[in-house]
Amino acid sequence: MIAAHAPSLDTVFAALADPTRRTILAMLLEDDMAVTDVAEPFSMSLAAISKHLGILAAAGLITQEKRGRVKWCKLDPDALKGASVWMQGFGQFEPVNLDAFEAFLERELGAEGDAIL
Amino acid sequence: MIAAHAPSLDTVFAALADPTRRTILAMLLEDDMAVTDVAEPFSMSLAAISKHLGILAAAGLITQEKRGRVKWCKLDPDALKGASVWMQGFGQFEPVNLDAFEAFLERELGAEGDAIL
DNA sequence: CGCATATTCAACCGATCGGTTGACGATAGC
DNA sequence: GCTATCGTCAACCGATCGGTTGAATATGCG
Repeated sequence: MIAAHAPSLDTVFAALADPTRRTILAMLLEDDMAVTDVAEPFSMSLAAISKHLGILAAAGLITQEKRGRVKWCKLDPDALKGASVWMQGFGQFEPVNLDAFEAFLERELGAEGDAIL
Repeated sequence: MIAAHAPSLDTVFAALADPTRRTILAMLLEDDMAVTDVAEPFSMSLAAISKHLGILAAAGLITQEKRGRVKWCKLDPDALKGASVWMQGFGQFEPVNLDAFEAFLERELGAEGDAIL
């Protein structure tokens, strides 16, 4: 198949549209994790999480490196740059509001295990 | 039904994940438009475009106001703020690169009528 | 009124999505 | 070598998605 080296906005936004995947990204923001550890807080099968991670990797949002029998997942925020540039063109937003993001993350991670966000 | 006053990130990102809808947003960036006019450059049915606009409106990305028999569509960039804040938390990106956005828009609008992006 | 224009609704279609389960391939450790 | 662990693959499922078509609903205009 033809490799998609530069993930399209389609793929990136579609990857971000799922709450499970956004929660995973938020988890990886704190530390790199093995697939099994990523899956632990969720009440769904390992295979499902593996698929989610595959989608995130295809979108370029994470990278996965296999060391031994453990596959480590690492956040790769560069992929968000293109999408972020696209979005910001619409609003001429004020400078980044990191406080708002912190608050958001707290809510998102605080609800781990439940399908709220 | 229960109104979704604050569109979720789910809805916003899902709305942005479709190239047709992103193109529509880019078109509305230049001017407000009637549904029929939005549909004109696309090679798909009016009903399909009407659905797309409905999805964009549900995500809060546009507002629609009916004057006479014409429904005017207007960009509402505020809805992007939440999503933008979320995304920027991951990358600590450099300040907005509007030049990059201009270039992007040119490509996107230059391909109008074809299903490229 | 009668007709054209603007837009949506409803039913349908194939494709994709998010999830499950069970079998499978690799690697680590005793 | 045997066994437990890590992770993916493949087949399947119901739900949603993006599109079509044809009929219906407004509204404007002569």
